[in-house]
Amino acid sequence: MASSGSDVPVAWAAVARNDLIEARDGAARLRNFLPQLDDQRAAWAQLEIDGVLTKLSSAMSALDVGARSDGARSQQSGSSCGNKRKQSSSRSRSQRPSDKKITATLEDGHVWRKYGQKEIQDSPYPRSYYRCTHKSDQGCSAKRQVQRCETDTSKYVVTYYGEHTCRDPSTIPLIDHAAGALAELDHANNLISFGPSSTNNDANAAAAASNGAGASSSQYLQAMGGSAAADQLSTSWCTSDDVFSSSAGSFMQVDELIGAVVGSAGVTSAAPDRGVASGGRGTVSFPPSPNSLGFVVGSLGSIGSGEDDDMFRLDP
DNA sequence: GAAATTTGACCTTT
DNA sequence: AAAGGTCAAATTTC
Repeated sequence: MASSGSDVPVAWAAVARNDLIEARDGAARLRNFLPQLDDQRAAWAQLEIDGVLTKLSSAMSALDVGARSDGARSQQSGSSCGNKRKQSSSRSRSQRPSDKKITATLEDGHVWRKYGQKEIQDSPYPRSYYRCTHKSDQGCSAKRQVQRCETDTSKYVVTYYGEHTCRDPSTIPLIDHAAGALAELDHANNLISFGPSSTNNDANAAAAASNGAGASSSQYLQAMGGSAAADQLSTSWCTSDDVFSSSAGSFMQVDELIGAVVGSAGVTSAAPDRGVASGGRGTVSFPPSPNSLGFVVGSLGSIGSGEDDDMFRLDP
């Protein structure tokens, strides 16, 4: 298992960074409409836009810091040997999520097994708990929580915990390629600033030119041949409601900001069918089982491509 | 029969 | 004590 941790979370951070940049550009475009407003509204809108830009810049900085110190992730020892309920150390309330995203599809290239569902306070939708299906045979400790997005019910909030230590032969090559290539993209994006007239797409284009891929991260992934992965990533991050700040191990809520600026910009919400759960007692299962939709091979699923537990070390 | 989901109960954390 | 996370028996589907 010991691979040298290919940093998919870092890659996702790069994608998130692109989205932030797009959000910033959107805010800048909105500013052009200010003259069409009366003075009072224009002043208010100006303040709002300035606030949005400030927050986006802050989020961008946090992402940059996090991307450089990607060791600041938490991961409990997690041997878990999973016997009795007495085991307490693996309770995930003390765990830090390794990633979180808003997505229209629950498919992420991994096969998950649902082990629980809970009604959550302050949320109209239950939360479903999944663990990697390879937990039993390979001891994979990856987990995820899925909850329907309150603001956009066609999407899901998926929070990942731990990382995959399982090795699915069909996914490994793509994971490594994607992680490596996106790491380069990440470097390229470090050139981007939040200045008033940046041409971030130029930076992306330059990066893309040197790599022979398109300007956006999703296009980049598609060029790498991972069409499913690209589709998922673009879908997942277009709305970027949350941005992971790895340095603090917490999430920065940007949804109000980006949402206000970008709105529901061009997201294809191919919401999964509320299909009948394949098992159980016929009662309604909130998120349809991803397995019932078929296993997507070769997407970016692995969070950090296995066995690199150091990625999730708790920040002291 | 194997595998997966549902769901109530149990356990830990806050 | 409340809320959240996990377990495991029951149930269903393939």
